[in-house]
Amino acid sequence: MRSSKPTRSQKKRKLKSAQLGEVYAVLKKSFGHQAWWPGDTPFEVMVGAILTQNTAWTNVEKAILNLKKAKKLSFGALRRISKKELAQLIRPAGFFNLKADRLRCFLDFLDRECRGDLQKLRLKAMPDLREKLLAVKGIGPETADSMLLYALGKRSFVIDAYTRRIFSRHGLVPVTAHYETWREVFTRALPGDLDLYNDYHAQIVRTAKNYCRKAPRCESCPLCRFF
DNA sequence: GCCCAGGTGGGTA
DNA sequence: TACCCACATGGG
Repeated sequence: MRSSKPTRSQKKRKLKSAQLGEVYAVLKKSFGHQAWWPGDTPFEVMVGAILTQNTAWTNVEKAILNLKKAKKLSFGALRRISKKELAQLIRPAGFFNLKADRLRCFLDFLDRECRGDLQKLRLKAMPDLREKLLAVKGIGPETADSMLLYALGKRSFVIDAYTRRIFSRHGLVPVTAHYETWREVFTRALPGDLDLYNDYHAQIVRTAKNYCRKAPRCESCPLCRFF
């Protein structure tokens, strides 16, 4: 059967925030524990978080590979190259001029906060650290939360386009609601630990890529039971 | 050729 | 505050 939008009857039931734990259990059972963000080091994760803004991950991989081949995927190396050279290396990730500027603002931030030592950055307390990241030009809430969760080990739930798509279709929160509204819904409902936040977002990505696509495949989706 | 992809900041009403 | 738009490449 061709992929289709949720049917009228499927739209009837609205997911409640109290069910978010149950949703996670279903996804984990379907996909297994993901424990995830593609990246070998915290620095690579943070760079990837900027490069993936509104961009397919496959394109980000090409940019990361370019940086690795050129031996520029470190704080010190990136500090030393020009904006032009950086932009060319990350070209496959799209918006390369914009992202080169954003990466350089991020490097300035690292220099100011911890001299590029992510172990030191990790020691800084929340929510102060989140506020500092959000003050960096080019780092919005999703990028900040991805960095906090996947690179710095902070319990900060990530809301992305996938999260909004899946859970707005299930009637949890309107898709147009503000980022912080979405984040509060998940944070209040999930008093879980770091690993839960990490894996939950990974499960969301898996679900959206496989089932809750632009044209949804509800028939085979593990979450169809919640409609 | 067209659509889409793990956002963000600046401009305008 | 709430939209609208620019920013760009690569895969399906």
